[in-house]
Amino acid sequence: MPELPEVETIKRVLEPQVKSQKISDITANRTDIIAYPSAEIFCEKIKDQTISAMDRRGKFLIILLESGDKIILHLRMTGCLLVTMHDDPQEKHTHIIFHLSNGSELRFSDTRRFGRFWYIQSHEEDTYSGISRLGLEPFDKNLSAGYLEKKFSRCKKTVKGCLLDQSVVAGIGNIYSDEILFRAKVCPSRPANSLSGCEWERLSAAISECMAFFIEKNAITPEEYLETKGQDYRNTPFLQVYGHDGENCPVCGEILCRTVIGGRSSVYCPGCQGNL
DNA sequence: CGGCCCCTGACG
DNA sequence: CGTCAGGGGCCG
Repeated sequence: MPELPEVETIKRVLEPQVKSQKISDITANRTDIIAYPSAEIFCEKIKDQTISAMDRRGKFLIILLESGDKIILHLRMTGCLLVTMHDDPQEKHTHIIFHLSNGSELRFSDTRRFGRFWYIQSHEEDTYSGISRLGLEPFDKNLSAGYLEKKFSRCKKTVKGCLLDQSVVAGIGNIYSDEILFRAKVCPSRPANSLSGCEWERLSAAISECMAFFIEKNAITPEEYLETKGQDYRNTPFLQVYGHDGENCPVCGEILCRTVIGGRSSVYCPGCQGNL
């Protein structure tokens, strides 16, 4: 379920816990989670490597190794990463365990098993994970109304569909696309080619403002993160529209509507966001 | 674009 | 039982 703000939280919490740790061994309970290369090579190559840093790109997490090699993962809907002590009880659906040199464990659990791992060597080009096809980060200074307009102004798909296109802006998912559209006062079902320059301007601003706001609201201590198994999304109470269909709009008081766009549940305010 | 696929679990 | 879930890829 995580989108960019949640993945950023995970990166911030876990990086200090794994940095400088050596991966002394790996347990792969399910090998289908490892997308590239084979599970055998994945385990063999990573064993005895030391973690130098953790990074995020869009909704991907990247574990950087001192050799320059990288472990890349995507949590998809239900993936969860925790650093635990060796004898802490294991989460159900724990698929991969990285045993670290200080006795702790970096554990990946994933109920629905949509999450994936990739291992890319320092000299190797990553054509596997999809990171190379990602667009701008929401905080990239090149993300502007002009950039969005150039990408989408002749595009017939819905503006919500545009925000979910990872190859243009990386990291926006179903919930924050609704929040961004609400903040920008644009109806999610509008065809992209019908938006005015002013509306692209509002969207461009809303993308970085929303992401910054929800990253901040999602902050959690490492202790609380572990206690709540990474499942406590603290920014949920700050959502303005998603999950609030049938309630009054916090700005104009009209009843928020739910609809389905591109197969995804979408909530918007017919008052603030028009109904075109 | 819509539809279907990958999976499990929660909820009505 | 059916529907839905904050992921993405593929296919027509």
